[in-house]
Amino acid sequence: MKRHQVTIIDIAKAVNMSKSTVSRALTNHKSVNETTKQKVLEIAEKMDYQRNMHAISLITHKTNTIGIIVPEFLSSYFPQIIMEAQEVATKAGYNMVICQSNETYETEVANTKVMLANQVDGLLISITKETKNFDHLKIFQRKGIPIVFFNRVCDEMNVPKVIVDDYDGAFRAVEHLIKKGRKRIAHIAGPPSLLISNKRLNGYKAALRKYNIPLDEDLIIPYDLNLDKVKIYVNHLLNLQPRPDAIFAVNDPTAIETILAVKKYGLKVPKDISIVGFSNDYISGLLEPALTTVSQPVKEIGRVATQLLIDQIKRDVNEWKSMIRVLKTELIIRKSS
Amino acid sequence: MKRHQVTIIDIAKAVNMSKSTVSRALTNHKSVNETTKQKVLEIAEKMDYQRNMHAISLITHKTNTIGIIVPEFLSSYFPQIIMEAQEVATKAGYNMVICQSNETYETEVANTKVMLANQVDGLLISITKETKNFDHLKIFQRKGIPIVFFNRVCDEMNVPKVIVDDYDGAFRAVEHLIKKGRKRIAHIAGPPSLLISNKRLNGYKAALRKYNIPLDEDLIIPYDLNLDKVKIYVNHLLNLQPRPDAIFAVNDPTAIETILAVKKYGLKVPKDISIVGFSNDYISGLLEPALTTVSQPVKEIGRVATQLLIDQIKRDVNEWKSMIRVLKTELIIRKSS
DNA sequence: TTTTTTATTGGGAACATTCCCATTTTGTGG
DNA sequence: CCACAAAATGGGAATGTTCCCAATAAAAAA
Repeated sequence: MKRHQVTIIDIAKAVNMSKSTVSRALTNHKSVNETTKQKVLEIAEKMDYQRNMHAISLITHKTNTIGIIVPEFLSSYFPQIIMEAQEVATKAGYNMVICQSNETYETEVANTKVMLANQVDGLLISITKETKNFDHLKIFQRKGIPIVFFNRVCDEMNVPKVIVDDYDGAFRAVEHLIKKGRKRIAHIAGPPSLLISNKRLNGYKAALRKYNIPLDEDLIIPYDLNLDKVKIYVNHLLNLQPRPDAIFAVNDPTAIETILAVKKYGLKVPKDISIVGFSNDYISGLLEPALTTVSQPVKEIGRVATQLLIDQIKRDVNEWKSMIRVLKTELIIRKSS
Repeated sequence: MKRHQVTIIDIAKAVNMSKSTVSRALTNHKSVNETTKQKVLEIAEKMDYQRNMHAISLITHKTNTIGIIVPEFLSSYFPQIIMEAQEVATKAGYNMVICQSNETYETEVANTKVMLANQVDGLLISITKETKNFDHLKIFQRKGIPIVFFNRVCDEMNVPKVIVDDYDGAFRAVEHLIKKGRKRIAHIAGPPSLLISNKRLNGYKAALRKYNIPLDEDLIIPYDLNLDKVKIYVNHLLNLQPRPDAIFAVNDPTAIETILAVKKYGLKVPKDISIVGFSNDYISGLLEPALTTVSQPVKEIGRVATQLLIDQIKRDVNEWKSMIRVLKTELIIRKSS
């Protein structure tokens, strides 16, 4: 079976011109006659011509592709960011390769290999909870491929980062609980390896301090974001004497599991215990009781991160900028508090 | 700035051999000495060598990449399928390019262009609710690039398809409602352009027929899956005399919106009205009341579809098989019915 | 008309790799 | 020790495009 792809040479023959001219017409180069350009375009269309990106990339060293690596797909958080990123990228003429690291370091490393092999022009990444070594990402810098971090960033790399004010968000969430009269507020925290965990934890502590509520380390439970374990921690918290009257969870999936565990334990939300989450996942407003949470501007995160990346791609390596964009969060008060 | 990528020629110089030998070592071709192979591999590693997929693809006409196009990311349905597909693909040595058509025909066409430009070896697709013309997909067949449909399939194309037994699932869902004593069962249906809508509708009708419940066309409302409209339809249904005592929704997001609308209307689920969905989204079990729904084997769909696609890729064009794999659904009975 | 300038077009190298064919090296049996 | 096979290596075309430089055609200036 003949698998000969339609090439610019075929078109050249058809319009009786050189491949150079055809190439120019197709890329609408300035120094090509308008009529010949039209003719070429028309024939190309008719012949069902598809430009071969591999040949182009081989020469230009550009792929017009940007990669994005996220830890997971299940909560609505990353998909929403991806959707927005894709929109911005497409408008700017970039394709997008999406990978999912499954929250494991090894998969993330494998993903970066895929990105390198695909010669992406730039990389958007939110790291896994396990990632402590960043050599696999530093390779990109060495190769002149820009990186932009979002949400879960790497402290030791000097590249653009887009985050939300986790400290402030957590502070206001906890402050809200305090103002509702809660006195013993527990915190189910994220793994210490993630900056967002620490910042949210610090926001929690700061709010307690401001309102002169003594910090009780027993009420802080850091965990590895494995949702199966939430129930155990919640039961543990509920068995404490005196019992906590509120739980601030590091993110919405955790908060949702918390609500379920509290219900199963036989207590009422929010009467016996208030619960607050973080991120405002799609699901959170639909729950019963609807979850009070700190909303992140997901669309803006996706948009800003992608825009920053494209800026970097267009810049020369020695003009790369490093900056941290901190976006505002918003406290969404619902029934659970 | 020097941007010279490390090539096999650089390696060849370093180990004092020809590029042919290096190429063979790198692809572990049989006729290369074991010691030279080790040496080449070692040096390649040391020089931070990355094979240039574009050059390879240019020659081999293979990219080891498969594309997947889905209508949306927001419900957990497609992400879960993608996760599984990615796992199978990765194990078989394929990368994956993910695109999202946003439920619009135009975006879907644009997506297929991206896939063609990227020269994917094969395509997995679930079409949008708008797609009625399939020329953009037939191009793939003409070019010898295999396609596999899943979930939302195209009737007029003769390629492998992976679906669930929508008819049977709907039948059993409605049968369940009838056995619970419901007599006036409404159906919020999907757009007639989608086969799944029709099959679920037919399952609904068949169940009514079997139990001698007269079909009332007023109780069937097809809609375009735009969730914002659900509330209007639900209110309309609830105002009917006599009021329906159950609603079977075409999918889970619709069912969830339905529950919210019913609550807002002031009725109790399931006391006043039972509600059943379709697909068993991640969120559905967490709702209050938890949603009764028809569970789809999402992992199996992803796995089977990807496997079928890889089989096709490995086959010669004239040996392409066309088949329909129909997977079983499972009725998950929860509180909402 | 001739020269100069400008607008178009053509030719061929370059990109990084594979793959076929040719050549060299090594091994084996007579 | 030679002939021959087998194993290992090298050389160069081919892949589909861009881009530089040269060549041609057309237009403007002399």
